[in-house]
Amino acid sequence: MPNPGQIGPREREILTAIVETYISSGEPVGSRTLSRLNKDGLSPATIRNVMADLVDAGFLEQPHTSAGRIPTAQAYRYYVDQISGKAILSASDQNLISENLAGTVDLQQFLERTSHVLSLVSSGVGVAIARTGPQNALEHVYFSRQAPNKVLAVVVTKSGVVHDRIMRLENDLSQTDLDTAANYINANFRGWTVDNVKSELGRRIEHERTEYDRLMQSLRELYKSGALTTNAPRNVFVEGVANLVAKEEDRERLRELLKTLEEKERVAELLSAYLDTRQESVRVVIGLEEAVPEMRNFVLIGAPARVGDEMQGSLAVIGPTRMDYQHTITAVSYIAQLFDKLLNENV
Amino acid sequence: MPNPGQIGPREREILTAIVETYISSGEPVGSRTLSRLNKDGLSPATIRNVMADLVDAGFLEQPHTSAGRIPTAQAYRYYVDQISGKAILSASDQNLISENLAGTVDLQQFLERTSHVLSLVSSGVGVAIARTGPQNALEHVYFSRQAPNKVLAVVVTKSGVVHDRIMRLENDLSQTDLDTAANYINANFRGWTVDNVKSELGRRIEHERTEYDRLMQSLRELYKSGALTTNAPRNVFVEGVANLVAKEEDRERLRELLKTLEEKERVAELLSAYLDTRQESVRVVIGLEEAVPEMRNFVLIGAPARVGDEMQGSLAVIGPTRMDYQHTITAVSYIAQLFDKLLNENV
DNA sequence: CGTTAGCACTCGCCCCCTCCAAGTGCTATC
DNA sequence: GATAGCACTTGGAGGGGGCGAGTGCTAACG
Repeated sequence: MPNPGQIGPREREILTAIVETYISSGEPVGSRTLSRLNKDGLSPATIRNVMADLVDAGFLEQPHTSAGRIPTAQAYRYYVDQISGKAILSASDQNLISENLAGTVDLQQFLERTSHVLSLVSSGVGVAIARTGPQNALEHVYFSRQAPNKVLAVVVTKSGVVHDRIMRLENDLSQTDLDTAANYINANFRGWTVDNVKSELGRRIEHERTEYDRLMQSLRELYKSGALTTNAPRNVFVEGVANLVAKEEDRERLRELLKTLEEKERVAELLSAYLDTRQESVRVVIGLEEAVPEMRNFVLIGAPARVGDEMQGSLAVIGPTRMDYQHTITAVSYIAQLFDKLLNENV
Repeated sequence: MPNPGQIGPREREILTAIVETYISSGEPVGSRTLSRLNKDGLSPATIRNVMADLVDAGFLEQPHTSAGRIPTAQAYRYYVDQISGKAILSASDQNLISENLAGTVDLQQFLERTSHVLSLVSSGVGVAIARTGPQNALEHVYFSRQAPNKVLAVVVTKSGVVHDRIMRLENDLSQTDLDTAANYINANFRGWTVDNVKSELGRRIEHERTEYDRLMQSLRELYKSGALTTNAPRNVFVEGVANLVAKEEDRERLRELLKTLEEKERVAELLSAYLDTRQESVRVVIGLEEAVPEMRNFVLIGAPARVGDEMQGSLAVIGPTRMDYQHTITAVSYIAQLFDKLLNENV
């Protein structure tokens, strides 16, 4: 076994055939099967020799002595690198996608439909995320007095996302006071990131010691109640978990997996751990079990969506290692472009 | 077999014991097991006689001749009617619930956490729904010009729910025009239901033929673009599907079930089909397979939340027939009260 | 007359065994 | 280097046999 990474053209061809056969059949691939399938008419014996080499090189493994071979993570990695960038979107996928995304009116709806479509075109779950944190630029705030001591705060960001929040104040404020405060914030801070607005506002409140200034008092009251604390983003959409039932044999692991996928924050972390803006477009992560043990035998195919240089969203398919990579990669790539476009339109 | 619905106290006791044993063990209950368990010390033979009667009356059935008996839907129905209203919430549940719901700031968050808690206290999935349709009373609208021909509309209803929507106009409007329009709507229609506002606005636009009236023109523009079309409610929360993996043996049916639960509209329909405001509080629906075939062996335990006489929300547990009814019913009932309170506070 | 003990009978399940198909590694041959 | 042949390995399918749990029926008992 010389250089384990280097393999010749014949080895490559056979490896590719093994991976593809295993993906479609799900059963260990034997030399006879492969010989029958391969048009070059190599005999089983020859193939066996090659297979033995590939086992040595770490691309294949045997469940047990007398069974066929199955691809290792390394083989999938190699396979994906081979095929990447080769496919074009099929017409039926194209239709499916445009049908599902037609008439999308807001970001959340886009995310929901996107995750749904992703689960449809792949055999895994679709994930779509938008970052709507306090790094977004402020467009407008608005306060409405609902009842004594109770105020509804609406924060609109440049990207068109709306955060609403009902707050309880320690001291009541009139609607006029609220309007004055909102006007002040809008006039002074439009275009700042929400985070910056918060800290600067905190600083000003601290500095201005004029206790009897009505405006400052209102602002202090609102600040204390967390008027600008944009609420936890509900912008993680996960769809298609039903697909996993057929893909994960082990009952207990299936349960764990579903549980994990229900924890939206964990899913969001997973994506942001593996996707970043420097990558060209779609990234295929094989060996997910390092981050999430119950995701053994699953891969992530994802792409970021950016505004300028910042990642403002991401989408992905989490599916079985045995999946149609070409198909899925192409679809993810295409939808990622749509996502990019949508986000950049809204700025 | 005289009156199949009527059974004596001994039969009742034995039936209850069978149901409870089956719920906890999951295996057909035999006469010997029951005799050992029953403190009254009835012999297996006696119990067998009673069991035979219960089979005739439709409460029990045998998987096969030499197996024990399992309860029918009728038996569960009877059992639930027997125990209803008997339990009080355990301290640990009480803690679990208040911990999870503490610090809830808005309706969506409440729904999300509620569905989560419901899935935790039961062995099924938790569902929480709020109706945020156009029947809600208008509190305030606000329009913000984002770009030429592009306007963000925010509609706040009395119940504290915010609808946001990005619209494209045919003809551009200035922010001043938008403010004037918003002021007009707020001044004239606060407190109306969104539906009524829409139709009345349509009427006024139609009537006022003063083409050169700037305000009317703005309103017409906004109306055409659907400014008051509150977007599809994203207020159906379903959590805890991982619980089902252990409860549904049949692989294919599990897949169907998960798929159904992902279709939020279907879940919403299911709840509204079985829950209505006239019922006292919690309702237990046995025999769900009539509405949803893949829900064979599942029950729904749900309750409506109302504002005045109208149902504005609902919550439920969808779990296996073999569940701790008393426990779950109590929890659902308790959380439903909290939900009711929350909704009525916000009016 | 309701309750109980005894008994023969029925089944599903588990375990074990065998057989078989698929595949392998090795060696000799082309 | 490629191929054919061959002995060997191994998991899985298929086929009883034994076992335990449970039943229905009948006869006896308080």
